[in-house]
Amino acid sequence: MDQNSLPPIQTTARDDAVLKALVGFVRAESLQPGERLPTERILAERLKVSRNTVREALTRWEGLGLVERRQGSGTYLKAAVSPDMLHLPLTLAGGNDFTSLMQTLEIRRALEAEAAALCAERASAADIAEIERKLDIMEQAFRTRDGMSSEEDWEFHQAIYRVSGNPLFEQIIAAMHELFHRFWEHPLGVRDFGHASFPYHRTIYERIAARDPQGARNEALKLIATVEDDLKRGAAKLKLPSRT
Amino acid sequence: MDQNSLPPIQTTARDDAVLKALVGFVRAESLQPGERLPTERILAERLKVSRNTVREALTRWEGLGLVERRQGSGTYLKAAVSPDMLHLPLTLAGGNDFTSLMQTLEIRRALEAEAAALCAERASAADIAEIERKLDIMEQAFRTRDGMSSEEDWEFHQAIYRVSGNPLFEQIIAAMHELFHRFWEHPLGVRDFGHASFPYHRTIYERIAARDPQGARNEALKLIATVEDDLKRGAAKLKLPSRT
DNA sequence: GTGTGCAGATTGGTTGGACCATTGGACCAC
DNA sequence: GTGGTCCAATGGTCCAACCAATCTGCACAC
Repeated sequence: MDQNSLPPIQTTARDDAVLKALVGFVRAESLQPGERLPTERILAERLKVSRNTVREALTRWEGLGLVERRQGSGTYLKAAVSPDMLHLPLTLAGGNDFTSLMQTLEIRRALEAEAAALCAERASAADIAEIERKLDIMEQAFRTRDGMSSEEDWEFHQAIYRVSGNPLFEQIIAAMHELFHRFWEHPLGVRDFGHASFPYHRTIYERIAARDPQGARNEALKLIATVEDDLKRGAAKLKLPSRT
Repeated sequence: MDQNSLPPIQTTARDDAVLKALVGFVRAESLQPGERLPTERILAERLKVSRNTVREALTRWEGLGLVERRQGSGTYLKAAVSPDMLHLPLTLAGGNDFTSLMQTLEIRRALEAEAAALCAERASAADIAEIERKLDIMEQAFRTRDGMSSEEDWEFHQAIYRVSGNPLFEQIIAAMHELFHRFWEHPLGVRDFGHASFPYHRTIYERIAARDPQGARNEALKLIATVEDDLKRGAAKLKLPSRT
């Protein structure tokens, strides 16, 4: 007997209905990311549900990163929504142990290399100029402070992801970036952490400017390799816990 | 002046605190996925917050797929939780439009190549035997049914991700796999979809067995390239909508 | 003019209490 | 056993109020 022919029935789903209505609203008003949605009170009134229900629905969206709430200000759209959206709530266990960081870095290596290659394929002249601008800013910050500045460095990489034409790169790497940021707060003991990666930023840029996907891919791989080395050195120094 | 030395202060974060406490509870009690957590009322009382606050926290976890709520029964743990978990709420806009699928495929290309390379570096003799077994099953299924079978094909790839030693590969690609599955349900019009990718499964295996990371990476890139070609041909045939 | 500071309105965050709908177990009649 | 009934427990929804952060605009000092 085929038990699949009797799927569980669906009864009430108030807050799901709220989200569905909200998707309709966003589309009807062509709301763009960054714009404000109606206040919770208004939504509750219009949809004829309680404010609590609206809040539960919005909380779910907030957890998925679709929306950002600012007390006293409003609720803002953070990403495009569409009726048949696919949510991938990945939850990566791990924090400051060496193994987790290494694994995260392996993912980043894969994506960084691919993004650089795609960027080299697709960059317009304007795109290349923009990347060079970010590179200059980063290099100047490096010289001024004699050390990697995660802020400007990050801006440079983000520019590459954007030019790759695929927003997923930035989404995924940005999420992992937070993990590293958390880690860098606890200084690593390796005083010149990141120094070694510095020259590869320019070589990546040069390969992109030369429209050389394979070259860009290789330079990106080298850059991540230096970060991995730094990480290993730091781990050895600190005797960082590594998971069994 | 270094603005990084002035991180935003943390004021109230009631529901985050609830989740933190809950993580502690789960660890203290060694709760496994499937087990029941305390009721909302008990949590509210113990943590000295209102039940609504508890519910907002749980709603967020529910949205992330960490817990499941059953009215009249209780709230159940659905996945392992750890104190400093990294949430990666990817939202892929749109299901069936060409652009989204291509973007997903670009991510998969990056990860597939890296996983194959790592796999070639790290595979033990037993690992290689296991991969070959999966390959044989897949090839036999291919010959029997005269076409790619997504089930056995998927098993083969999963084996590679596992041997790579990094669970993130499987997690991320598995999530995206769902998107493709949905898509393949609507047959593409390209009758021999996936046929072209078939031979590369064996070449990937051979490079892994030869402990040749760079070779494995290249073969994986070729495999994804054939899928991309199939997708493009299908899109041209169906006049699939492509986003601007 | 400029900008500084205060007051009020707006908005999300939290609370406590109430009731509904579903679930699952205990109990009972057959 | 089998099926039905009842009941306590639990998540779902609602309401009304207040708290806290934010924004807006006006008055005032310079």
